[in-house]
Parts: sequence; C-alpha cells; structure tokens
Amino acid sequence: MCEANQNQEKFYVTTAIAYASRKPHIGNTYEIILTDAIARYQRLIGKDVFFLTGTDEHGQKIEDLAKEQNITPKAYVDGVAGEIKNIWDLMNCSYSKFIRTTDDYHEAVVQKIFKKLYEQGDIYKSEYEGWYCTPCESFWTETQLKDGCCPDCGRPVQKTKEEAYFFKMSKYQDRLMQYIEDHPEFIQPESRKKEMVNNFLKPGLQDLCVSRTSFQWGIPVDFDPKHVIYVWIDALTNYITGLGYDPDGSSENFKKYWPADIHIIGKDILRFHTIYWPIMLMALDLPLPKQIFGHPWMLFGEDKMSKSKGNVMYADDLVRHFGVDGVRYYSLKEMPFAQDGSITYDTIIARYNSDLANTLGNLVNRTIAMSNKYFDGVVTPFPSTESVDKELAEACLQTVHTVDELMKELRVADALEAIMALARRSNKYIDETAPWALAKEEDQKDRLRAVLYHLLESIRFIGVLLSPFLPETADKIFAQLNCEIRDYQSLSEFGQFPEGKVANPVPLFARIDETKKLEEIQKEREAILKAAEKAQKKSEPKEKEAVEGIVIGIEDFSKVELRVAQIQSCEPVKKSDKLLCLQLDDGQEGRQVVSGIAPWYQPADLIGKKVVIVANLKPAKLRGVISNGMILAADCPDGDVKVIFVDDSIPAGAKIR
RNA sequence: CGCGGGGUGGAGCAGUUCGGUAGCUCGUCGGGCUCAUAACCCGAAGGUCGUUGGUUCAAAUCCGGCCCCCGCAACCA
Repeated sequence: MCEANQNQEKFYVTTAIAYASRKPHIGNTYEIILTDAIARYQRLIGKDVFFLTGTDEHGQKIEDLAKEQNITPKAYVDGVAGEIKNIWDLMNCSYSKFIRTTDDYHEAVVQKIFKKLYEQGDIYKSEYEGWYCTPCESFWTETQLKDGCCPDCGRPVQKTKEEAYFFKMSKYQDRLMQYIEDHPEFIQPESRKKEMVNNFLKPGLQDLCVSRTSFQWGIPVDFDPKHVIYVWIDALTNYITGLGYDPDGSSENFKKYWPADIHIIGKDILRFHTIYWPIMLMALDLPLPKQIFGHPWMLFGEDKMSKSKGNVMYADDLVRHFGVDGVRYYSLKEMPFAQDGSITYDTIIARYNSDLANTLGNLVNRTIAMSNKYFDGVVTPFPSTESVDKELAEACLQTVHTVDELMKELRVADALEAIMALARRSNKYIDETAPWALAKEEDQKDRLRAVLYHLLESIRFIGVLLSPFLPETADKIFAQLNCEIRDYQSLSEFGQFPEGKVANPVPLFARIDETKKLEEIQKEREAILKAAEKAQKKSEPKEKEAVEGIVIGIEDFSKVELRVAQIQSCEPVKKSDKLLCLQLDDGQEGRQVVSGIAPWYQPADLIGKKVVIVANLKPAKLRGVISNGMILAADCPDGDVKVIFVDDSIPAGAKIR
C-alpha cells in the first residue's frame, strides 16, 4: 500500500473471522466481497486502508470434526483455513492481513489479555453452580427451574458445580447503554439497534462465562491450564491482536489504525459485537469501534443455505460459471441493505446478461469498435459543445457524487446501480448522437470525433468508479481504452482522457444462454450429489460404530416396551411449529403422545394410521402438553423424517419384540 | 399479549423519519435504430401500496384492531 503521507486519513475495516469448521459457501463469502468493495472504495478515494480478515479456529466443534477424521485439530484447521484463504483470494479480496486464531502472536496476546482482565478484577473465578439435567445435557440456574425440575423436560435435576471464569458484564452495562445512545450510527442498520437494546441490554446483562473445561482445543488460561479460553475473548480480540495490540505495549501499527472504522459482520453475531466486544474494550481501556454493520443473509431462493438441504452454492463453483466479477456483481448488486437477499441460478444469469453483458459490456464494445472503425482507434480530446454532450458530462460528475454519498452510508447496491445508470445514460447518448449517421457525412468528421471522445471519457468514469466493485473488469476496460488515467482525482472534471489510441474491442462479458447453462449446472450438481453419496457410504460404517458403538444385551432391549397403536386424532400443539399432539388407541385405555413431526406431516395424513410407540417411556411435558411415550420415526439422509407405519392387520396394542 | 423485521403492478426492490402527482431494475407488448454481444434507444400495458376502522381538505406514509410471511427465543420423548 502507498506510503502514508502524514495527512492521509486512515480507515480500518474488518470482516468477522470465518469459523474454520468447513468450506464456506457463497453466503459466507458474500461478507468478504462486501467488505472488499468497501475497502477498495476507501482506498480509491485516498484513505490509508487496513483490511483485516481471517479464521476462527478453536472450539469443541473443530475438536470433534478433527477426531472424526483422525487428525489433530491443528491439521484440520490448517486444511480448512487454507481453503478459506484460497476462496478469498479467488474472489479478489484485497485484505491487508489474514489472521488465524492459532497464530502464535495471537495466542500469546490473548493469554495476556485474559490475565490482565483477571488481575484487575473484571474476570473472576467462580463455580458454575446449577442444576444439571443429564438427558438434556444442560445447566439450569435455580430460578430457571420449574417446580424444582428441568424446565425443558420436567424431569428431576442434580445439583452440580463446575469451575469456570466469568466476565463482569454488568459492571459496564450502563456505560455501554450510554455509548449506544450517544452514537446513533454505532449499530447499523438502525433496525438492529432496537433488537439489541430491547432483548439484551434492557433486561440486564448476566456475567459471561469465558472459559471452558469441557474441551481442550483452545488457548489455555496460562495460570490455570485446566481451562481454555472460550470463544469470546479468543475470537473477538483478533481485531486488535491483528494490528499488534499488546497489553505490555502495542505496535505502531495498532496505534495508527485502532479504533476500527467499521466491523462488518453477519446479523447473527451482532450481539457479540455490539455488547460483549465493546465491554471487553472498555475493560481494556481502549476506544470502541466507530461502527458495526450487521449485514443480511444471502438465502438460496427462500431457504437458508445448508448442507443438509442440498442447496449449498460455493463461490468457486459459481466463479467457474460466471467469472469472479459475475459473482461479485451479483453479491453486491442484488443484496438489499437491511433485508435478507436471495440467490438462484436463474437470477444470477438474468442479472449477468442484462447488466453486465448488455448494458455495460455492449456499451464498451460498441464504443471501442466505432473508435477503431471510424478513426483507427485514435482518440482526440474535444470539449463539450452541444447540449447532449454537456448532459453526459454532467451525468458523469453527478454519478461520482452520488456514489460517494451512497458509499458513506454503506449502500453498496445502490452505488452500483448508480454506475449502471451512467452506463445506460451513455448508451442513450449513442442513440441521441447516432455516430453511424455522422460517419456517412465527410463534413461531420469533427462532430463524430467529439462524440466518440465523450463516450470514451464516460466509459473511463465508469471504469474508475467500478474498480472497487469489479476490479478485474475495470482492468479490462482500461486495457481496451489503453489509458492510464484512472485515479479518483481525475474524476473531478470531465475531459481528462488524454490523446491516444484505443485497443481492439474484446467483449467484456459473453452473453449466457440461459437454458444451456442451467442444464450444464444441473448435470454438474447431479454428479456432485452422486459423488457425495458414494463418499458417505464409505464413511458410513465408521459413523455407525460411533453412534451405535454401545453393545447392549437382550436384557437391555427387553426394558423397552414397544407397542402398535392407532392414531385416533391429531392436532398441532399451540405455539409450537414442530409439535403434533396425537391421541392414540394403544389397545388399553388410550394415551396422548406429543411428537416433533409437524414439519413433515399434516394431521390429516396421520389419522387412522398405525404406528409403533415406546409404551413405557417416562411421561414428559412438551410445550406444556403431557406426552406419554413416543412414536418411532426414521431420520432420512436428506433431512426428511418418516414415521414408521405398520401393517393395518396388526391390532392396536400388539406388543413388539 | 416473548423480541424484532416484513407484506408496494408478473419478479426483485425504493419511497414511510418531516402526510400532498406511487419510483427504479428485470420481464411482457408495440415502435425505432443498425455502431454493437438478437445487443441499444423510445413508448405502452399492468398497482384500490396485506386487511379493516380512525385522524385529515388530503394517508403507501400518522393512530387503533386483525390476517399472513420471515428471523431470534422456545419446542423436535
């Protein structure tokens, strides 16, 4: 990056660090694309930018995943972190630094921070004293219990103690409240602020448990190595350790860039960044970040992307089909500011064709082609004379201003739209001036030269403005313009395109044949699914061992009383979206069972059917409704759940053994 | 009454803070042009702004009730 002159304003921007449990999908990748656009824009307008991203690599989940693969956690995260970095690089992300929470310097500083907070009394050792419900594997406080039993399942609980370290959140609560009130821009978008304040701050903060003894894969508390530092202090602090923070004396880099100008994160982790993180900074006596933007999610159609739904899209696959800038464009242009957006193959193709190929690509192509055709590519500067010229020049200058205003408010999609509007305005200019008609008349040569000059200059504006969003395309545009003037200053006045000669026209984006492309993608996905199935089959035996590793004797099985029962009636449980309440004929006095199958079955589909029930299960209260037993159902690999229906010839009440 | 967001022409969104001609992109239809990637430009059709009451000279916008969707929380015996 450029050597900062003394007056150059700094800009420190971060993404959340990606959890290194598995390869990120396009929804995860969206965050880094968005942040990169913002970082590049700030750099374009002259700021000294530091852009930090990286990976969060500790925790139980990773420990478990590594165990499954029989490798060390470190080996596991090395693999995934590499994959993540490759995708970030593929997407052309211009981060200044990629931090990993397993980096030595990070681990060392996190330990120091923990110790410092402990020594100054913000962290204290205590016991997580509570009531443990073994089947639910959860702790409950005295007040959470219902009638002295587990509020979840209604069964008795055991008093348990576990040693843990706690952070005194409540101590800083009022200061944080005040800060949020005094800084209306702190939490973006505005609507999320209410959520945080109402849900978490107003009810009062509980002290936060910041260590764990239940797993090993984490940064140890150096003065009490039985504990590892839990995610909060480990992960959030990357924003300062990445710059060189050290309680014993921070680096120049840190002093220069902290506080962050903006943390860009997913809306799901807003709470950690707007509450826990600021409080940790207060405890460390550091200034708070200026702004936190919780961006929305990119959904696949209507659904959340998830592996189990089989609708995951990966950035690298999309890049193969639509190019880096095709993917960047879609991500930046189609995501609303505060609401979740969606991505489908149809929409990405539509966007690509209409905006990139037709509007932008064709504009550049026809202009460069005409320049070559009529003047052998020679560019001659001409001032604006006619009113159409002035209008175009005005539109260019106005767009620079508009984009700037919008980017200040992080309205990235709208900023891109403004640039596309300039491309449309330029296409219109071609129609208004009809260069092909001018070319037919010898005495219009100068006018024609002026028209093409205006077009080339307008394309140059577009190229510069586009460079933070579509860096590769911007480079291609400048290569064709054969022009080096692409700094932001050159947009302060229309007509900076120097004398020269443009290159030959090369289409920027080839139009996509929608039907063909969709077929191609379909085939590819089928192949991937098949491969995944195969892989799963291979690994299945292992899994079975793990899940069903316990061998039981016949005496264990005989404890379970299975019976056939017929469903008499069925209705949804109020205020729940998964539970159905079934009245069963069990051949005895009848019974009521609550089952979590509402997502897969309509009550009407079930009435009259015969099912298998566990008849001697201890009764439980679910959502306030008593359930006497459970019905058996199969978990299918695609996430579907199928109830085991039995032959109608078996009478209700029949015992199964 | 757990917390919050949303319901605007076929699709996706803006407009709601500070009431006053309902805007943009895509799609559809008609026309124009031929420099260009069957691209580009112009025009048109299409919306009682979820519903229902109220305030007002005037409501997408303000107030009340209701319906639906989506997150979080709770819940898959």
